[in-house]
Amino acid sequence: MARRDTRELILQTSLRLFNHLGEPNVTTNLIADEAEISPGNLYYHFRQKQDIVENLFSRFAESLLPLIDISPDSPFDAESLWFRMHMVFEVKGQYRFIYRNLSDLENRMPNVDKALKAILLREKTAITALFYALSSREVMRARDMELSLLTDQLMITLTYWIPFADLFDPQGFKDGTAQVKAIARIFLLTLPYLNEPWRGEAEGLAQAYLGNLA
Amino acid sequence: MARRDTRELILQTSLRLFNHLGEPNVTTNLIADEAEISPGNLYYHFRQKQDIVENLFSRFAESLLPLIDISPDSPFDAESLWFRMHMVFEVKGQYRFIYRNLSDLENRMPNVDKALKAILLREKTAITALFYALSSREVMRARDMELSLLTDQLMITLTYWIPFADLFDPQGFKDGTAQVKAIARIFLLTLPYLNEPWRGEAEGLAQAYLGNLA
DNA sequence: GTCTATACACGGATAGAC
DNA sequence: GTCTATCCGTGTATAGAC
Repeated sequence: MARRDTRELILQTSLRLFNHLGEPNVTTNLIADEAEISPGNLYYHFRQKQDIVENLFSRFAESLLPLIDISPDSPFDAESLWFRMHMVFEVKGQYRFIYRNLSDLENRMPNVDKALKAILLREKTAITALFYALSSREVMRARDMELSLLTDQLMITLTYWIPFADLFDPQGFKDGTAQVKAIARIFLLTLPYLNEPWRGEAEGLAQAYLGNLA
Repeated sequence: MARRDTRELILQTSLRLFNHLGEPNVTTNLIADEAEISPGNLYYHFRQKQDIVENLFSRFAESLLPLIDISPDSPFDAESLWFRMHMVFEVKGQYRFIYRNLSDLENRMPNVDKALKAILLREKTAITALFYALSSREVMRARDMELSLLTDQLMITLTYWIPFADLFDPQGFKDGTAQVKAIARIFLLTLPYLNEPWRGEAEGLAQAYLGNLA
């Protein structure tokens, strides 16, 4: 098999196993076994297990980062925001092993820790910017304290909704229900602070998507 | 040293190390070292490391469970609820290693998994009951969908606020700021759905406590 | 590039003296 | 009850043939 193919096979197999069993519970032998290659071969492509994790993490960051930042001329309508959000959760769902063991990964791998903290910061900044834009267009109205609370609440949801949902319904990530629920949740969180007609619009959108699940 | 004392010393030392470094990163040798006893002695008191974890978990559950359930004649005023909530987060903070590695612990220890799922369920039931009581007394008003969303949001906060806060400010758990912020957060989440004068009362309470931090 | 066999390290756990 | 010494299993990683 060509060099690239085996390398890719190892990464894909690892990702699948990590998501399924949790990264700490997946040994290099298991990866090799599942990929139907020898352990020695695995170590020909990756010097150490950590390299596999870091490689997957890089891909995750690469997919996620472009989705986060909001430029001043980004579209602010509910549909567009829903779509962006959906992609965010799609990516996070694909690499959910990261969110399942956040503190632990950060403990063991300083560079992952640094990158993850940076991602969290950028997410928070993006939310703040979005709320600022929505406020200045009078789409939303909230006091500073409410905004700060709402922002943190969104951050917790963005960070921990995945392991939370995984706890009760691991299946949900395959069929995509977990993602839809997450976004509906975020939309509904902001409802109390939206003005009409946007409030009704956002609520309708969330209910439409939730309705499709039933 | 008397049997009980050493046993207790091991548990206390383990708890401290688990909270500080994360349970998977704490070896039995380290525990023995920190407790200034020999590894053999540790294994005289506990057959295996898992027993230490389970023992600490039992204590946690024992402290937490009485705080969760709301009886029909529990006091519903803001002060009482604040106090109860404070104790809940106090206990969870004391045993925060559990929440730091939730999925992992549940994976490795089926009985912990079962107990934790039961705790989560009881918490959710208690919140539902509380909201029902508040609604029937016209303290709060919300549509079913809003209530369901709010409940889940509270559950996520109850479950993951601790690791979330730990990520940014591990110090906060020693001086208690983390706990106060958590409760203020929960109070503020429910504000939009409270009627006056309770709304103002709850808001005032939250701001008073937050103010004390500055 | 891939294999088999094996070295090495570490953490959990035991044996047996005191 | 406590110690020291040591075993043993497991998982990571390497050596060397093909």
